[in-house]
Amino acid sequence: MNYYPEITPKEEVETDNVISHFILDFIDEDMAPGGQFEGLKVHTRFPPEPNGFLHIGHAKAIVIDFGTAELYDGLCNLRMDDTNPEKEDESYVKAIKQDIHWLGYDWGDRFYHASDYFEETYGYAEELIEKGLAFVCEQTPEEMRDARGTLTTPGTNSPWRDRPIDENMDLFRRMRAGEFPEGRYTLRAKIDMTSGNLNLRDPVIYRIAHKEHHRTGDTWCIYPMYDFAHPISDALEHITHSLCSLEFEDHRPLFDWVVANCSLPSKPRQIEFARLNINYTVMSKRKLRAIVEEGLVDGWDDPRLPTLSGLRRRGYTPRAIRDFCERNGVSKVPSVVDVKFLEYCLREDLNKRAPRAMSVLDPVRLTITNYPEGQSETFTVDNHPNDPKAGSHEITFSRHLLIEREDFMEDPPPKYYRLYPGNLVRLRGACIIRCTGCVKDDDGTVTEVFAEYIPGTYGGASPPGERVRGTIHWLDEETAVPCEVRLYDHLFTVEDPDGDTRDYHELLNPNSLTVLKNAFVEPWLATTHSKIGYQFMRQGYFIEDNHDSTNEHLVFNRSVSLRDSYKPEI
RNA sequence: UGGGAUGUAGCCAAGUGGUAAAGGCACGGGACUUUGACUCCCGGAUUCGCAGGUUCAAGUCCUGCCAUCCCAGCCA
Repeated sequence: MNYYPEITPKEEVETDNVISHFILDFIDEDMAPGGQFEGLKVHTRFPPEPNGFLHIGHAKAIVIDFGTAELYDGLCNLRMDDTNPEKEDESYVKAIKQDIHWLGYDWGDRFYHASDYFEETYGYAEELIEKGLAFVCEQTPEEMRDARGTLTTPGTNSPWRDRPIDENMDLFRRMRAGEFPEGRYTLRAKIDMTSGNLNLRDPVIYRIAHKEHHRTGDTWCIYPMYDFAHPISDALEHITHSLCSLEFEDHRPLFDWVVANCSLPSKPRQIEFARLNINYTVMSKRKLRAIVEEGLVDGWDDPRLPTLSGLRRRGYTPRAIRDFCERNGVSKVPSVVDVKFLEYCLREDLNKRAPRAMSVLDPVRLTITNYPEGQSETFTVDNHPNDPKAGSHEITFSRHLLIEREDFMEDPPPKYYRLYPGNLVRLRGACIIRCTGCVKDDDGTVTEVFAEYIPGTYGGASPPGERVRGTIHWLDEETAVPCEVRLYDHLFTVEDPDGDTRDYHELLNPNSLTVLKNAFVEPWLATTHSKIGYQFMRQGYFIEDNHDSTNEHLVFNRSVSLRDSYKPEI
């Protein structure tokens, strides 16, 4: 399989759950007559750092950044925030672009890099020096830390703070020229060492790094810090609204300081929102990378991971993910969304669109004793119960069938509607049968179940007088296609792995993956390869694994189970 | 002991001083059903972190307190 994710057509992911929230209110103000952006087009940007794979937390940011632009008929740029050559790599860029396209968003020809602006950014640094607003500092990292003060005590000025402008300029140019080793000098903004906001205590805006950059190569040996490069990049792209997560709230005064003191072509407004968290998983790139690199999962796209590539492999649809993000709303409350809500959004989408099929995950033989050996017939079943347009396909029936082991009990609890001796059950799409018994091996394991079909009930004809409450799925032993099925559960056993003091290795769910090697599906699936997968009736939604499934060896991942209100009465 | 934010049902989340505190998820009950699915009904906050105050009227305004989150990278 391994299909390459294409741009999802927009109408494929159209959702209409937009509700008003504070960001929209701010934008409305700004665009209204008298507002600071009156007459302009709303212009946002999504600025990932290419140092890891995108996860569903990013999806929220993407939906907000691209979605807001769409809402106002504006534009959203894609920009790689690549100001730290030490951590970033081109290989992530491709994956990031793929994931955004998959979600159904497009940046047109506006794909940029912070590194595109290194020359301009450098120029703004010289401007600050010229204005006496930046200085070259010689403090070591340790000295700088000591002089920064603490959360409750003010910092003290660097001894180099009042270096003459000419000297600053000379040193800064020589930093660029590569005359100094890493760490020897930094360029710092001259703001306020006594500020309660640590970000304003003369922050470093340029550091020396003799590192090859993935795009600019060895052109530069000094690199701007995020706080300096970001507002400049935004302004150069004429971004109106720079939407970011809450932890940058403290940085807004610095963002505004840069915008106010550099001769930039526009003045973007930064607005912060709470990032998305989901229980039973982790969302930090650092932790995800550790899990991947330690081989605890099968790569960045392991279906148990909250990465977009993992969710895609798991069978999540772009629509479900966008819907999830939109329905969660936008606020400033740090929140943890129940993973059940994510699952609900997937079922909501797949229920409408996924073709239905039958699969037996844990088979046991069912023999219809009054059906002749060697005989066989074909039934036509609808691909979707509520959507005739979805078409139909054929299944075969014969004396020996396969059913789910849990659909037979010799001695069932009350209100068990499935097979047990004497009980009537409907075989989905075929006929009604009466269970007549079973045989077991020496361990007491059921090895074969027996039943008789009730003549005249083929094709779903009305039951004969008795109420048939149970319907089970089944396969024809003759035509069933063997396959592998992978079932997934939470990656972690605790709701909040980040908040747990134990090492995360202890919190990993040992049963997060269950591989079923003895499962079967209808022959129809061997040729259909539905891109959004299938509903295996009474079980859940499954999709072919985009790494491992082949025509010779089908592999299905369970995207999400069906809701199940069956509660055994003990 | 600093600065910045946030507190409305188990989880998200509307609410921008005016009769009865949206909606969704989860959960429970019921109807329907050739998926114990879907769909459809019904159910929950005398109360909005707490305490005072202003007002004819406060979740919405004021004061104080409490709790939680973020910030001391030459990361983003």
